[in-house]
Amino acid sequence: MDSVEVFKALSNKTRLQILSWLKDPETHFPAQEQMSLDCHGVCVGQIQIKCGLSQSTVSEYLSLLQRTGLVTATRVGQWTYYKRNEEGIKLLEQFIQNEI
Amino acid sequence: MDSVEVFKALSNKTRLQILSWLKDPETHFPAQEQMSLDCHGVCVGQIQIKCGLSQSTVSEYLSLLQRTGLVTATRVGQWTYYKRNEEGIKLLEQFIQNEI
DNA sequence: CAAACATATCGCCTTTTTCCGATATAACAA
DNA sequence: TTGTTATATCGGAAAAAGGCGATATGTTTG
Repeated sequence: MDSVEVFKALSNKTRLQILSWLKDPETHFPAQEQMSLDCHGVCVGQIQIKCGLSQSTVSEYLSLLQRTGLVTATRVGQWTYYKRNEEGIKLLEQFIQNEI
Repeated sequence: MDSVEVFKALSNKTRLQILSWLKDPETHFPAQEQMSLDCHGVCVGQIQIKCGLSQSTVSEYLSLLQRTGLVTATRVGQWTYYKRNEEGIKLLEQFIQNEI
């Protein structure tokens, strides 16, 4: 885990919100079918609508969150579904408890 | 706690190192007398030497860490001693566990 | 095949961060 | 008082991040 990069990824209100929304996707993304929610996560378009930022910005935010290990991405057809990576988030918690 | 500002403060290798060094100041700052270490923390000059950055940069880093609640500062004579603020760090841990 | 759709990437400009040297402030010492 | 030491603050140049529109890539549908 590159801790500096992880903290940079978290240094942004929108990206923090995305992570928080993905804790409870059923509540925050009702427009999407339940099945894909549970299986793979939430697709970029739904997250973009909720953020209110441009498509390119949200796509870049999500790929940053993925590079830093905070979410995982699954491509299914023309959609990319993102969900929280609880293991990566646990690594962050451990880093803060042990190294900071 | 302004979580975005806290994560920005942690998005820097040197500032992370400072926090880590202050976990065990006796080991990392042997040049300083034990008494002030335990009482108030470590003074700016000692931290600056260990960082290898300019005096102004380190002073600004420390005041950023203080503004975000991660350390506390105590002025004693011509020295300012910095030490970890365990309460602020606990707030960060709780934020990560509850909000992220 | 072409058109439509979802996402990713590129180029660009603006804003913020990084880090420095110079200078200011404050405390101490002679 | 003057000089010295420790820290803080200011101003600026370079690098990075924020965020956009345009465009490219990949997938589905007709």
